[in-house]
Amino acid sequence: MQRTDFGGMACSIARTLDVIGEPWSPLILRNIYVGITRFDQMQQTLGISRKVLAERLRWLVDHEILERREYSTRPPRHEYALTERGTELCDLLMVMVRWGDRWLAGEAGPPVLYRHHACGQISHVELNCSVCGKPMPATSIDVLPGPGAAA
Amino acid sequence: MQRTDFGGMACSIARTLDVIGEPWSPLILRNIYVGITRFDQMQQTLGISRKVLAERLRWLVDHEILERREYSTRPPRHEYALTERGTELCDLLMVMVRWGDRWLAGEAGPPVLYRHHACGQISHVELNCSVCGKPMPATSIDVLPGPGAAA
DNA sequence: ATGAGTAAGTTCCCTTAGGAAACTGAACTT
DNA sequence: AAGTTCAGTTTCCTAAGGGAACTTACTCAT
Repeated sequence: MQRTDFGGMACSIARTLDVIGEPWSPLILRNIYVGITRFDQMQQTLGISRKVLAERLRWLVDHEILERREYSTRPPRHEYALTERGTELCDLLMVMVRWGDRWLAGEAGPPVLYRHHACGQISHVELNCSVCGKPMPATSIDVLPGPGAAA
Repeated sequence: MQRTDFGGMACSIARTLDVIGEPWSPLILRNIYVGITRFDQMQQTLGISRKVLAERLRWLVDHEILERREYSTRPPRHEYALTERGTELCDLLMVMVRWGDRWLAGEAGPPVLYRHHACGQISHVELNCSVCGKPMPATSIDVLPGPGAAA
């Protein structure tokens, strides 16, 4: 398919997509987040082809989203764990969940609920400004060129 | 490629990916968000193939993320605009930007900056709990089965 | 009125990526 | 010795992406 390279674009969305934009990658991340960390487990629960799963895992490890660690030497067995970068990527999953729950869950309601440790309540994420703390949807923003803008 | 259907999974992440998970879709959304709303404009700025662009636009219109509207009857000319669903999807882009700025921007710094209308400051999004308002990263959450969970 | 230009797609061909299923290797189990 | 498990790899086939040319419908300058 000779897919276009997003990584070289002067756009943080494109660069982020370059890392986790491939089909399946976010679902692999979600699986590891919920404790499904081994190859066969992931293959079975997702229904992904083993070839593609192996490719994606290698890519995510190479990009320091995941860490491949040996949990048994004899026989040699490996599992995957989130790095710091990978853990922060899970925030993106939370926002996907929120949108999917809101617009695609339908009559049945959301498939999973999220309980916040700090308050113990079932809730969801909201986007706030890092400076003033008020709501910060995409519509409340002006976009300006930054230091890393293309020439 | 006979790609696996994500839309039927009992997972809001998979369902959201079904809608905007295809390669290019988030970048198309971003373009419309920043005012690049016409076919040829998008094709040129993204470097996407015209075929794929046409497919993606049709898909996004069918899924009520975008609206195709005629801005000239003679000659017939169309542009694309965000629906309410589409506008809320842009929140996802904000979170991608945040992650990309933080982990992939490097020495040059972020390519674009975001000024929040409410406070006028350059800032970025943070995830907070909709109930208590405190920070709500993926690590501060317990996942529970919800009403729409699979049998 | 003729020819050039523009917007928004389509169509065609070629390459490459994804899916399915079988195969591999190294150890453990009975 | 045979079967099982885990973690992949290999092979074959089909479908999706890229590039470029083509189409349609109109406007504008000459």
